[in-house]
Amino acid sequence: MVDSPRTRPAKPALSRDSIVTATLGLVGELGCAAVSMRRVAQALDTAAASLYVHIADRDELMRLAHDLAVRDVDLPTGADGDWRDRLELLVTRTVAALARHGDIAAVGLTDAAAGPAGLRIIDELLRLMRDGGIPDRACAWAIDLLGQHIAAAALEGTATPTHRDDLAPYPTLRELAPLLTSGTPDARARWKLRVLLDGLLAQP
Amino acid sequence: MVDSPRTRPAKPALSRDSIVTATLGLVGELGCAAVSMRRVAQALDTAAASLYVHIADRDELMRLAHDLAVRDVDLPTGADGDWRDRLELLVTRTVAALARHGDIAAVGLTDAAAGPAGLRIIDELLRLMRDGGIPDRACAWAIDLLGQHIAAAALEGTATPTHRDDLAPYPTLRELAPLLTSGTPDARARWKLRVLLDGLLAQP
DNA sequence: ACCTGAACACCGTTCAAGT
DNA sequence: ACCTGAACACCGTTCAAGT
Repeated sequence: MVDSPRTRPAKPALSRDSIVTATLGLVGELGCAAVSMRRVAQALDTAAASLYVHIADRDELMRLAHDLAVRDVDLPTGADGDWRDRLELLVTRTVAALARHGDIAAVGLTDAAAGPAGLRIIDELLRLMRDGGIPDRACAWAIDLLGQHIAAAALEGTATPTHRDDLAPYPTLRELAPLLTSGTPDARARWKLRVLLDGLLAQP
Repeated sequence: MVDSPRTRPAKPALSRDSIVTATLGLVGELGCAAVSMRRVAQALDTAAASLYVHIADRDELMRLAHDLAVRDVDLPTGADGDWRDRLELLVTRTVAALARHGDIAAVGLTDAAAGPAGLRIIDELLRLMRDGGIPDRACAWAIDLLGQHIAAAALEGTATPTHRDDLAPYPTLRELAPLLTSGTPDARARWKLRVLLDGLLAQP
């Protein structure tokens, strides 16, 4: 049955929230590149120009959608283990939250400015590292590494499948090629996070 | 005086190379987002449609430009120290080569597929890690970490300046905020690479 | 205050037509 | 074989006009 004025509920008032929610949904379905202002407007049964009453431009909209994607991540509690268990859990949850919405994590790779939900997670990551006795400057500089790791892990599997080049001129790469994608994406992500944290703990 | 057939030298034949070189130059001047097929064509005094004789689409063109940016990176030699010195030097040189061309490194963040010049560097990074006695699987999985680090380091300073949020709700972040950008970009990049390599060496 | 249609200045890509 | 103009189907954003 097709929507009609009789079967469809009254059009909800346009709001920043409804725009951002619709955007995040479309990113999950179509990917960031395919989400245009016109398509978001269409999904909300309004005109593209109407969106600009509530948001500044497309970049801001994508940043808001990215922040929405991590808004419901629960911070680990004391029951979840020591600082490192909790940090790993928080990273895993954030990656999972982002991965649920297509390639929205790409916004975090390109665009450094985090929203309130992102800042809340960053704050907790910093707090946990400090809890672990990591020096302040190391905590601060390590945030970039954690952020990159989170974004990259969330995008695993989103990338275009690498077309097979001829690897003859690259002997080591050729030999190790099968190992590049060995294991599960999850196991690789956990291993990378362990590398980061072990490396962090090895600094003076 | 306006160019005319008399004053302007013969238009060089359009070629894949000249297209990619012009593209990389424009990325350096204007940034990736502002480089359109039409602008590249204009720089070469031709029509946008003509480019498609030599390249498949804009994505391929950006990938080719990215590869060109790292084509002249010299691989370190025996005189440059042990495997770790050489690896750090190779990473630094690659970052510098990318940073010379605006935000071309963003292509490497989003798009996994490397070209011949990128593969040559990846192959050498793998070889050096193996030289250092790192197990094959760790070398393979670590390449992602190194690649992300290289791209992110090359983009340092390219990002939009973060507008200052009110950090009151984020106590740890507020306290550590001054440290986030302390030191030089170069010192931070070197520190991050040390974290990665120390972490790598800490794996069983 | 909020929404809209129409317009502006662009895009990437294709294709028939030219040389 | 290579190049081109014109066209197609889009973009983000602005703005006068409506309610």
